[in-house]
Formats: sequence, C-alpha cells, structure tokens
Amino acid sequence: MKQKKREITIYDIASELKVSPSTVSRALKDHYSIGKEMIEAVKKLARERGYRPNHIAASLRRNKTNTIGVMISWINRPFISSLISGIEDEASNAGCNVIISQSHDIYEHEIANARALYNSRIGGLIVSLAMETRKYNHFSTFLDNDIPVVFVDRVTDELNCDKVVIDNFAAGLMATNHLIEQGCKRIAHIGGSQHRSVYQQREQGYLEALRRHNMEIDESLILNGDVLNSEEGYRMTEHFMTLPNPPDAIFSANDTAAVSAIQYAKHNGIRIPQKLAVMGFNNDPVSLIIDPTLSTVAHPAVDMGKIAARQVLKHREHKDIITSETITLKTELIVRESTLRKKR
Amino acid sequence: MKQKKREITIYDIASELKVSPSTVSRALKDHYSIGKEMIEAVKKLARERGYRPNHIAASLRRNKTNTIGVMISWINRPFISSLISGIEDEASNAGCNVIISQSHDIYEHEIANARALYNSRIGGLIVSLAMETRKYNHFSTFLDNDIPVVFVDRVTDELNCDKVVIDNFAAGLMATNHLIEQGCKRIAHIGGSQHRSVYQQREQGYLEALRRHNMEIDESLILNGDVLNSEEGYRMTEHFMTLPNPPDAIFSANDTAAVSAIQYAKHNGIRIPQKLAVMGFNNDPVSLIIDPTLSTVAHPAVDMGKIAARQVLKHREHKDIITSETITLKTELIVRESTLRKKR
DNA sequence: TATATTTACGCAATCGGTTGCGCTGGACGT
DNA sequence: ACGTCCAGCGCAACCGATTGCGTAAATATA
Repeated sequence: MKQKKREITIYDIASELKVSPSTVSRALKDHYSIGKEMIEAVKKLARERGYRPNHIAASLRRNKTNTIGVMISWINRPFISSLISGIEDEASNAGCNVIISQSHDIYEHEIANARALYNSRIGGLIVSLAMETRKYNHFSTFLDNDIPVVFVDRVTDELNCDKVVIDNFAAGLMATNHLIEQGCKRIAHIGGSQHRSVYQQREQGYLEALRRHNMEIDESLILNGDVLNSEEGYRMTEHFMTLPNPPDAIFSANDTAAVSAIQYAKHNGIRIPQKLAVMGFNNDPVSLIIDPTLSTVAHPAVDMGKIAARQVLKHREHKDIITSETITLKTELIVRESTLRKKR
Repeated sequence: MKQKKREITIYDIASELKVSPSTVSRALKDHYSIGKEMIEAVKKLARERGYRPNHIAASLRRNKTNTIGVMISWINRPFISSLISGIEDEASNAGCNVIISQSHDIYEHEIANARALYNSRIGGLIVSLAMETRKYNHFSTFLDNDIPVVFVDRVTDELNCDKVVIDNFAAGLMATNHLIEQGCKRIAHIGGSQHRSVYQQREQGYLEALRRHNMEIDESLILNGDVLNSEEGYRMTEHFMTLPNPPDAIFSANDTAAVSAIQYAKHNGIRIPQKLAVMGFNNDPVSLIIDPTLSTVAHPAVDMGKIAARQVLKHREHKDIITSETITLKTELIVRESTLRKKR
C-alpha cells in the first residue's frame, strides 16, 4: 500500500514514444502543429501510465497560476458565503482553484491580503471591498501585471475593472416606494458606510423615492452604521423610536439590522407593520425565520459569484480584452409581513 | 505607472552581493551554516530591492505547496462558513493559502475534488465528509504520500488521521436530559444519516438519556433525514405531530430542521414549549431569531477550524509525527424559550 | 607543527513544463 | 526537375528556488 511510485512526467511519455518532451507537451493540449495520430498516441499513453500534469511547473514557467484569489470581508455571512459558493462552482468547472482571504472589514488587512495573493501569483482576483477601504492603490499591482480583477457587490468606480453588481439605486427606490405605497409617512433609513457605493446608492434611491412623492427629507431619520451588525441595528432603531416624532417605517440597508429593528419593536410592544414597517436588504435566511417575516430585496448572490468567476476566466482566455464591463443583475422586491399593511 | 519591472530573484541578490544563489537562499531562511553578518546583508538587500519569494518555484522543487485544501459539503451554511473562517485565519497567519472545494454532499463530487486537490499538490487537507460518503479510499492517496489529513466534525474512524470533533454522544445526552428535566415524556428525534458518526452519536446520546430515565424507546419517534434541510424538517415534524400519539418534544440533530419544527407548530397552533418542546443543534444565528428562541447545542465552529488548521501545520513542521490524535472540543447546552417549561 | 574540526559558503543538478526558433521531408506548383 | 511551402516535430534555454556534496579558511586539538 505504501508505495511511493515516482510521478509520471512528460519526459517518461516522451522517451517511451521516442519523441521529444515538447511534442508531448503540445500534444496534450491539442497544439495545431502536432499530428492527429501523434496526439492520440500521446494521450492514450498518458492515460495508461496515469500521467497527471504538474500545474506547479507550468505555473512557474508561465509565472502565473490557475488559481483565482477571492478577497472578501467575512466568509461567515450568508451573502458572502453564497457568493463564494458560486465562484467555486464556476471555477472548479474550469479547472481553477479558489483561494480565499478575509479582510474582516479592515483596510490594513485588505492591503496585506492583496500583497499575499499577489505573491501567490494568482491568475485572477475577485474582490468585494472592506467597509473601511477608501484607497485602491493596492489593486494596481494586479492591473499593471495584467492580472484580471473583477469587483463584486462592494465595488469602486475609481478603478477601471469589470464589475458585477446590482442596481442598488433602483432597489433602494423600489423598496422605499413600496413603503410609501403601504402608507408610511415617516420613513427612516439605516445605511452603511457612504464610501461603499452599494450603501450610498441604496440611500440615494431612498431619498429619490421620498422626493418623487414630495415627502420631507428628515436628516434625523438617516443613520449610517459602521458595520451594520445586530447591535448597531438595535441601537439605531432605539434611537429612532425614542425620537419625539418617531418614524413609522425603517428601510435598512441589510437584513441583519432590519431583524434587530423588528426585535427592538417586539421588545417594546411596537406593532409591526402597523406602527412600524420594516424593510431589509439581502434576503438572508433569517428574513424568512423572523416573526413577522421580513420584507426585503433579494440579491442573486450565487449568480453574482458565478458571473464574476466567468469574467475572470474570460479575461484569462483572451488576454486582448481591454474593455471593462459592468454587469448589473436583477433584484427582486420580496414583500412579506413586516411591511404589508394593506391586505390585497 | 505601467511598469513591467522584472521580478527580483535570489540570483539578482546573489550577484549584487557577489555570493552564490545558494547562500542567498539559505540566508533568507536563517540556515545555520550561514554567517550572521551575511544573513543580515542578504536580508537587507532583499528588502531594499523589494524581493519577494517565488513560492511556485519552491513548491516545484519540493514537490509540495504551502496550500491547505479544504473539502466540505456546502460553503453557504453557518457552521461550515465559520469553520472555514477559522481555518483561513490560522492558515494565513502561518503564510499558507486555503483552497476550498465543495462536494454538495455528493460522494462522486467528493472523489473528484480529492483528485483535483491532489493534483494541485496541496500540502495538507482538512475534510468534513459529505453526507453520502461511505468509502474512504479516495483519501489514501494523501496518506500514502505523507500529506497530512485532518478530519473535522464529520469524521470517520476507518482512517487513521487526526480528528477535530465535539463529543456528540455527550451533547445528545445532555440535550435530551434537559428535555426530560423539563418534563417531556415522549421525545422524538430528527436525526441525520447514520453513516455520519456525528448524527449516529447524537442519536445514541438521545437513546442513552431515555434509557437512563427508564423511558420507553419508541422507534416511530425516530426519523433520519438525508439532508436535514427545512423541507425535510417540516415534513418530519408533520409526520410526528399527526401520529395517534404525538410526541411532546423533538430533539433535532440540527437547527435548520428544528426551526422548521417550530414553524410547523406555529402554523398548526401547537404551543411551544408547553405542547411541544424543540431542541436544536449547532447554535446557528437563526436559533436566536426564531420566536420562540431555539434551545440548542453550541458548536465552537471557528475554533474547530483554527485547531484543524493548526494540526495540519504541525504535521507539516514535524514530518516525523506519526501519531494521530483526536481532539474533542467542548459543547455547551444553550437553553432558550423553545424548551423552557419550568420557570426557575 | 601536523591533524582534526568547525565555520561559511559555492557548484551544479534538479523539480516538470513551456516555448521561440529551427530543422526536415514530402506535397504542390510551374 | 527544381524551388516553395507547410505540416510536424526537436533543441535547448528558460522559470526560480532548493539542496547534497564538496571545499577553503579559520579555529581547535593532539
């Protein structure tokens, strides 16, 4: 059982077939200058001998790996893990590996991770920015060296790269419109860092909806969080609901904070949605579990991952592509109990 | 800006310092046979010139990478993503990369992934088995080639490897005991595949608790699922509660199914915990969101990941370790509303 | 003083593929 | 019959670091 059989290399195949290693190398990847029957013979013998290509050697020669790096904030969040799931599926289909690194939403970590990934000679990069990040020079190393970079969800306009996003403005507009249609008069907003366009655009959509309905924009009803976790959501809701003139609806930029809003309301006897309507964002699993169920905006997370991976792979195929496109995916307003005031 | 400056190699350092590349290589890793001042000089120049080690080349030479492979079922599950988060943290501290591959709980995928990871020349492997898996030969390739394999959570006894687990038997016992203490007389169990020891042991703990309290073991109150998702949990609960003599408690082997049990109860006017107590497993985020909040068993997911990674790294350091240890982490019974019948 | 050790470093092969360039023989054209 | 062209394959130099073995000088031991 314990047999350390030496690995079969293209040299073994070559000498057995009395051809040169280069021929074997080319035959294995259907190079045009190799004869049809030679290709067959090489592949047949390779199969018989159990040859397995050494990607390391190839990577060394090409100075580039078939590994895709993924930079995200936290793996253990519903949206992110679904995103990665999509990336991994697509990448593994194409024979690529996926290596993960989390910034924990800290700018310095993001920089360190970028360096580490670059040193690992990744062949492509998929990024969802840290909450803190405001400068983007740590990505120029990749671009200068023709390593494709694709941003997902938390993107930036300051870099000329592919992006895979949703229309956050439209989604924010849609969500807020829905609240207005349900008869809400004072709608508060729990937003995220305005340096992250996703949050900024959701907020802009929210503001636009108010404007279109000639509703007053009350700055005291807008709070932007740093991390948008449960604690922050709870505190913000408490702040809103203890105002002299509290809101009758909250549009939160993520489900985590929205769920906290519901919990605050429940703890304080505020009826949902009659006294307070709550709208979330992301369609996390919890949105279906919380009682009342949470209205939210659905994100095609897995698809975003798949598409991002496809973009990276496309750039690897055709090195000549210089155009950088922005792919915008559809969102869906999911109306549940937390905002449904009018029965239909 | 667009400067394709050639990479600095140890040869550049060597020639500038008028020494041989081997000296530079050794100096950079504090080899004993290199003089103190030489080491300093090399490191200083390396820093100045912006030298970055080419891991690919090293990997080729050593025929082994500094990458840890991780095989899991699905990334986008709370427990798994937390596990990976821990692994990634620990690995990146040690300068290792982490590459992920998901089996989607399908045996054939697991085999294919194992092959792919082996072909990627990973330096270590962390595995949480697919639900389906019953044969384990696809891991022997790693063991035969001295690539450390560490199993986490969903482990097997058929392979002589390190394991990082919790005491599922004790946890099942503890959880069931709690239900009994709360006055439950007929306790049902939603279990997972009995080929996965985690589920088997939880079930054994459940059975043992009943025995110790001289309670009848009713086979009709035990169902083992294939995937333990929401639908399955809901169906199983429905099955239980429509029995002629329905249970007054359910101990589910995971939170997902437990949450479904609660939802079924709510939909059908079954009061929790008075008419039906529900106990979950994992302490997923939803367990705190569901109303009533779900009692459950807490899993130290992130720590399990960290420890698993540490085990892999340890084996990489000392190739001489042959002993394979099993590390068992503590679990914690978390009592919440869904089982709390007696006020204290 | 001659020999044994230690210290500090160099030589050169090696890991397995990749690829620019060059060579060859036969088909084809005129 | 002779030059042209191209399909088909080989040569050999890489890619960058690692490492067993060898050696010269410095120091220690006999």
